[in-house]
Amino acid sequence: MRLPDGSVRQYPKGITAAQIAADLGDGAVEAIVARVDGRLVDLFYRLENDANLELLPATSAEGLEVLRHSTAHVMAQAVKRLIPEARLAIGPPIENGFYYDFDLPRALSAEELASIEEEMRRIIAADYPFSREEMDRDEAIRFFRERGENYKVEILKGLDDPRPSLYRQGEFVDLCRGPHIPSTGRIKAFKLRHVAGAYWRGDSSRPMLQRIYGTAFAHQAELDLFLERLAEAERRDHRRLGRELDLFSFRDEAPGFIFWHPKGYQLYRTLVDFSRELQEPRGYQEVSTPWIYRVSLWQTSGHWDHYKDNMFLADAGGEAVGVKPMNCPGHCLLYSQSVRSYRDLPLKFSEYGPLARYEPSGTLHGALRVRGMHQDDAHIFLREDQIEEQIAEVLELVDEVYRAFGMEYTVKLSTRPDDYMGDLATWERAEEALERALQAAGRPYTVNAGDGAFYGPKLDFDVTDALGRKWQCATVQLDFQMPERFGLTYVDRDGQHRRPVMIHRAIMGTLERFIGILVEHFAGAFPVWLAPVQVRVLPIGEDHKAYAERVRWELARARIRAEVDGRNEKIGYKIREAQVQQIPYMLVIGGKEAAAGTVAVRHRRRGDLGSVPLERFIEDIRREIDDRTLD
RNA sequence: GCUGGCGUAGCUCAGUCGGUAGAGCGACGCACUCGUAAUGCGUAGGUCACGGGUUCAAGUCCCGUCGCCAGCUCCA
Repeated sequence: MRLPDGSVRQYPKGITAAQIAADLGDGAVEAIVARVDGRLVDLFYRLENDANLELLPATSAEGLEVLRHSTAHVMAQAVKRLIPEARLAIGPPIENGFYYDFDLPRALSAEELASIEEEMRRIIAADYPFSREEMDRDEAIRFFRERGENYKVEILKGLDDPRPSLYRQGEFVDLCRGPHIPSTGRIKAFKLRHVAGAYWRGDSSRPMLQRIYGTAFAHQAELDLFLERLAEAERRDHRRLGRELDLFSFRDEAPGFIFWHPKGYQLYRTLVDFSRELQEPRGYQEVSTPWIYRVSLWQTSGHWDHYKDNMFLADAGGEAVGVKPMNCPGHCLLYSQSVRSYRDLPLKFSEYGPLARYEPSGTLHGALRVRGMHQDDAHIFLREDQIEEQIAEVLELVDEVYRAFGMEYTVKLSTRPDDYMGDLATWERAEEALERALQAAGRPYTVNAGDGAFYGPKLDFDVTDALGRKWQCATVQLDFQMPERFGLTYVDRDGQHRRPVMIHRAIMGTLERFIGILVEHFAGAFPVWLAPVQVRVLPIGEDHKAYAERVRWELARARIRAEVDGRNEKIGYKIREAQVQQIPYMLVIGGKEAAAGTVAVRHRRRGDLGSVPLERFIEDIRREIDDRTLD
């Protein structure tokens, strides 16, 4: 046997991986699964030939997946004990845990999870070994049909494998490819999380099953850490912080739309200003186009065929109209308003106006999934030979934006799908141009072959927030189709009319969603440049209000967002409120400050920083804002 | 859209077996004039999501609608 450290050991033929693990001792006894020549197998697997052998503990990525898969089986066993009529569907490991789908005679309540967990603990204490057996497919079908497991029968019928495997632990048996842990006692830390509906095979026309989600870890400490992270995510929930920080609200009267309160809208405007500040030097021209069009426009653009179900439609005096879900058709009309020369390209139209998408009711989620939205949207009309340079510029823009928020991101290149439109040579040139731009920018990226839109290849950007969660925000899509549909042309150097290419791009993406992400990313403690209120001036007593008001005036004149808390409250109370609202700077104003023309600075995290002259404070915070310092 | 759960004051939540609504925080008012995370006292605030039904009587039971939540499906 060749081990991962390169050493080679001799063992008799037919020895099991578990026996080798015992022989090796030390860390190897922790192993719960083995990898033989790259294939994962059970520890009781018999080694008949020379092989590369790896013994994997529950802390390894593969081991953890196996542990969770086995925990799913144990959960299914517990459910079968408590509800014998339960029919099993599937139970795979997933990111952060596992689930198992059941067809049950009644709805499961959240409280029942506790009794299922209790039964699981009994199964774990009994330490049943997992065993594997193989059957002919027909025999397996008979076996499961007798048990009334019709979902398993359906799975088997769709299986190519002539001898599928079954795994048993105790009285429980399940169709499964495996591998599994040696015995149920190896499960040290697990938790059932929630019940939800899920369609059999993800098909909304098939029966709805009940899915129980759970998770398992190698050790209790890791499970605790995971649960703590979930609790932290809940504390940061933008719906809760949005209300507590008075940023925005939702009303039943307009599901999927946001009411921006003054502070939330300040944040929104800061983002749009930031976007303009970056885009104007790069030649973007901001425009505003209609938000309602006759359906004929949507027929021209192709949205009618592909997107009608997601549009807000209305009858306007007997004529069908639709609210725009995207800006591209409007920008195409705008483009076609004039004769364009090759010298005009690239032509960049940006727009921050309203968009409406009729998202299904069940998919709405706070600010993260809305029906009424705004994007930092732009369309670049360009010649094919400009693709590389323009993509490079957009990549730079994306980088500058996300750096400002301290967010890491990864890039995915999605290439030509099977149902592509247009000619192959153009696609290939465009994909190469995208790759060259990515390589020139030194951006690592992954390729999602065949995942592009039917009208062109695209780049998707996944940003990672402070909790390690990934969000897709920016998107850059090349489009050969829309210019075609709108008959767009430019007059080339030789006087010929040629077809421009179009780039759809958004950097922050949907601003509503992006603000939701930012709220959670910063846990409401926005960096100074973003904070809706950057400074709160806190006069200690009635006598200091006049000076406090003057301080606010000087701050406002320096374009610093400040407010005075002139309420008749103790200073400790005012500080507490400002802290809770995550206001970056508090200026405590008393007799000393008023007399000396200074301010006593308190930072929300660094605490009391002592007194400085007002001009000095303004200078310092101004620099912090202009540099977009992250604290 | 589908399955399940939920909907009581601005927020968090009590409300028993069906007998006509409660707390804390917040808000507001008054007093206190205060130096770095909660001063005291008082007051107001509810069509119990909406519509219908059962009942002598409905926040409570039943049906429908809307919205929210967790998933699923969808996501140009």
